[in-house]
Amino acid sequence: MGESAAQRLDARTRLIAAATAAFAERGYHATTTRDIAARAGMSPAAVYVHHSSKEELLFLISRQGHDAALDVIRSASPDDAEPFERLHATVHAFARWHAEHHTAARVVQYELRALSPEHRQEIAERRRAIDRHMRDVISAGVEQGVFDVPDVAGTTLALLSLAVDVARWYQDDGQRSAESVDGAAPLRDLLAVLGRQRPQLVLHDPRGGV
Amino acid sequence: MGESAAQRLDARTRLIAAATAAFAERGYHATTTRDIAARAGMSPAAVYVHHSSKEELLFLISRQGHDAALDVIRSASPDDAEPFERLHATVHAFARWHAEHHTAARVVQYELRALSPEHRQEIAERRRAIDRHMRDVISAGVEQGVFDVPDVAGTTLALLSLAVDVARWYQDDGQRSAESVDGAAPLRDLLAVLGRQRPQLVLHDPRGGV
DNA sequence: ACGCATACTAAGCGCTTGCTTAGACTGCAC
DNA sequence: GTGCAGTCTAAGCAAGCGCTTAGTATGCGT
Repeated sequence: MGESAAQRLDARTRLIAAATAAFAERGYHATTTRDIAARAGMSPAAVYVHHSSKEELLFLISRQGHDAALDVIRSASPDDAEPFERLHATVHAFARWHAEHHTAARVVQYELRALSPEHRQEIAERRRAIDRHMRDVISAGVEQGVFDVPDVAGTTLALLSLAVDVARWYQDDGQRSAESVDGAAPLRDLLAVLGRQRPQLVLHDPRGGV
Repeated sequence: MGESAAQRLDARTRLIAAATAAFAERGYHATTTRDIAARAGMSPAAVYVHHSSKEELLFLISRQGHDAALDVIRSASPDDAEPFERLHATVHAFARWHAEHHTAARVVQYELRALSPEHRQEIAERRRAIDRHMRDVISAGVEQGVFDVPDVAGTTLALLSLAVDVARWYQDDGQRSAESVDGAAPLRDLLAVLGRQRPQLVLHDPRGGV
């Protein structure tokens, strides 16, 4: 062989890293394969030695990210933990992952439309698993009488959405970097303002409801 | 003239509506000018009779959306209202706008990268105005001793981010449509779970802080 | 009736895109 | 040393892109 297996692996992952940075910065469709190749220090054709298409790069990034996020959320807290502790740990771990891996997370969460139908289906399975886990955590609390949530699916959506959006709060170059600031700190303040200080006055539906 | 001013206006707005739908569905870079023209029932060249470029369409949509959102947030509550009521009304109005105008809101909030540097600057001014308004609402509560927020800028970011993300919860075709469901309802449930039931146990920074 | 401004289209131009091809280089097996 | 498998590049292809051009249709002012 021309090079060792380690070198080949290095070229593959270097391309994935380059694609992640480019997709996060410009978006999938605004990124060219020439851009990816240049970031990895290769010629445009080299991309296709290691990957079959630009879309495959996106899929690999997306799958890797979803697997990591699912792993983080699952190992955040044991199933038999106290409901609120468990929910807290789950949301915190999920939000923290998105803060620390905000570059990859941007691609993982905001470039799903660009996936091929087949790949999108495979990613959708993992997203359903994440949703199911969060829903189970909330449902467990409801069943034990600790939470009072009329719309479990809606609350699951809102919680995941909020935690995912944390990825958009941070940049590598700016002051608000995930290394120096805890990912959940502004989240905590948000809740302090909206829920903690005047718990009886949370947002309400003016057309009825609670 | 070939047609009346009303018809000309109609063609212009029809193109903007077509572009909004296309950008929201596929994203700016994945949308072709031929796609926009087809949605407006015109030939590809007709786009350039009324607008100078595809990017100009995005700019017009973005400016219109930011102006509307700024108007909504400013007229949500009077300056001398009680701090918590005022914050509540502001966040609620902003979130509700994003729920009701979720298609335009997606373009307005998630396609900013595609703007030209000049246009991006003009939009950035409006975004700073929105940020400033929300920050003032929080600051007023802090000064009056009603809120205890260490990081006002971070909390502003988190609140706006949360309300903006509401646009991603709704679709026109699905069950969760903004017409039938109040935009803030899942938000309310989210806060009920995280802040209301156990107000002393909001997310906290494990490395110190509150 | 006629000139003219406006709305619109058919055709296509120049360019960039994702990706391929043909071939050079490298280091291991034997 | 020779063959070969694997890595990479220079060059370029077909297709699709944003946008332009040349020309037609339409209706108003005079």
